[in-house]
Amino acid sequence: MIKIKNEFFSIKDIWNSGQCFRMHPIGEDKYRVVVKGKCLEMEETQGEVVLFCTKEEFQNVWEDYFDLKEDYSVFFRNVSKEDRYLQRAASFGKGIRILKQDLWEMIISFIISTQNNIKRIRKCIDLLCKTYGKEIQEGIYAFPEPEELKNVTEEELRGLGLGYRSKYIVKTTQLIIRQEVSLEEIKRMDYQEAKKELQKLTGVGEKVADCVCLFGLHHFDAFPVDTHINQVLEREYGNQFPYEIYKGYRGVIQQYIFYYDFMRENH
DNA sequence: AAGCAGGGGACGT
DNA sequence: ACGTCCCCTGCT
Repeated sequence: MIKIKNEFFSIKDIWNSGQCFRMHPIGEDKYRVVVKGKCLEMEETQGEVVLFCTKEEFQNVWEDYFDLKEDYSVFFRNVSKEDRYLQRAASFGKGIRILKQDLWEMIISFIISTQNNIKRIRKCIDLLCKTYGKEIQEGIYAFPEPEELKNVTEEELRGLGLGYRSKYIVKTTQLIIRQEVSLEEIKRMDYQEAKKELQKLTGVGEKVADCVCLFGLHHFDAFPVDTHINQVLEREYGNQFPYEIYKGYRGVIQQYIFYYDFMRENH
């Protein structure tokens, strides 16, 4: 059991920040996340996070996953004092961190996210895991590997409710299985190269590529612009957002804005 | 009650 | 540049 008290680390903030679709509440202040065949239960009360795992597992897996070696107070403090909106957004989502998630899982997850809402995205991904992923504990399934989706047809995926995204997933899986696009090479590329390469995949446009870069490759300058973010940039900044100020951690700023706007819309 | 709009976009023309 | 794509939810 690991206890962490850090005002810049909150599961409550992270689970609804839209970067992770496999984190679920499992009770009062309790959450569970499934990552690469491992499952972690967490509890957060009074600003303290408890991770139910051994010290060894924490050091090998979760410390890196939650990016806990990075000091997010720096990004928070660097928010422009004159930018009242961003000040509010950052304070609201102070506990957000950019998770280091699996590249393949991010690609498929954000293909599913297009023209879709978070609730249904979660449902689709859960169903995908239950149908094709390995059962790692009773009732808990890992995200299926590319090999496990190799022979899946468009019709099968449509049966899961993935709609027109089904053919994108079939095609993208084929491109990766055939190594026409190499995940390992993408991991070695810088942000701009990786973003361009990802867009060779079917169903991956600029926005999805940016999400994958930020959440699956930890490229901190990726700044995904969706309809919500776009509205904020227009409304609050007249489409003149000062990107240059935040070089090196624009993705963190994007998350503050997205989460703040998302929670205001939905509550 | 059923009908309709819209949701973290991308693709093909 | 613009219509279309699939399913679900919430509104009317």
